Amino acid sequence: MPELPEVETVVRTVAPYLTGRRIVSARFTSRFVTPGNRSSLAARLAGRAVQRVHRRGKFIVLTLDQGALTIHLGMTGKLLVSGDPGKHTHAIFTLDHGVLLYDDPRQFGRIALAPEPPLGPEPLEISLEDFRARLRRKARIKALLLNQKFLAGLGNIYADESLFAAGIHPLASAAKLSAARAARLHQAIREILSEAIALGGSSISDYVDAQGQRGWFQVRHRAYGREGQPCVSCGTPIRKILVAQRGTHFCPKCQKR
DNA sequence: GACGATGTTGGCAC
DNA sequence: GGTGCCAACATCGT
Repeated sequence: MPELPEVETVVRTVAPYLTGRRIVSARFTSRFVTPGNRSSLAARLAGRAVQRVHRRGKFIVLTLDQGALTIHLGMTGKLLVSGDPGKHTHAIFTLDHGVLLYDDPRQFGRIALAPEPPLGPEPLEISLEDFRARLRRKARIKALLLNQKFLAGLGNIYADESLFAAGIHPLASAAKLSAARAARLHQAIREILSEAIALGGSSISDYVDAQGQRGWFQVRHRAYGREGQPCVSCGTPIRKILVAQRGTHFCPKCQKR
């Protein structure tokens, strides 16, 4: 579910509810989502004020009056500002006004009082010059796009969609991309992510924002999830292969190595 | 019921 | 340094 556009949408919908609020108490129930001592984490959060909510890559960062709470949604994490705790609710924050719930069936997400790990630049901020410099690596372009130390925020959906939009084969060598193709990819990433944010992200199965609203960018997908369906540009069936252990969708005619 | 795949990431071996 | 394989977990489709 949650790649940069989804996380950005969650941040935008949750920020008005959290900014300036105080955490009265917190409760954590998953040893996977919150490794370590859960009650001491809860104790350290009690009484803290939320000063700012922002996104860094796929991480949600709550800046507190003391420290910062970092949240990664993993594959199926949801941050919700309303509703009742359910079977997969693994964190409950009681605020001075309202509540914040963290739901995550697969429990691949993480919540910690720790800074986010070292990440590459933001894809919507990096200059073409810096982007091209970072491409000078001996790796397949799709694998590089998924690498969060290369760029922070792209995941499987937006890597495939960006490569489709740029007409670049997922197995193409990053270092060997021409200047023109690198520029096309840089632009494609910006356009795809911007449009996805404008549509509230992609809801493939169960992604929703902090207010429970689905996104709509999935109706604009041209590669991801379209195996066997005709390419919107040339009609050739979209193919699916495995790259870096991830399902990878592309048009064999429009996307050249 | 079994099996494989799913939006993520990290560790390991080579 | 890059890649393949496996791991965590729950759910869903075949």
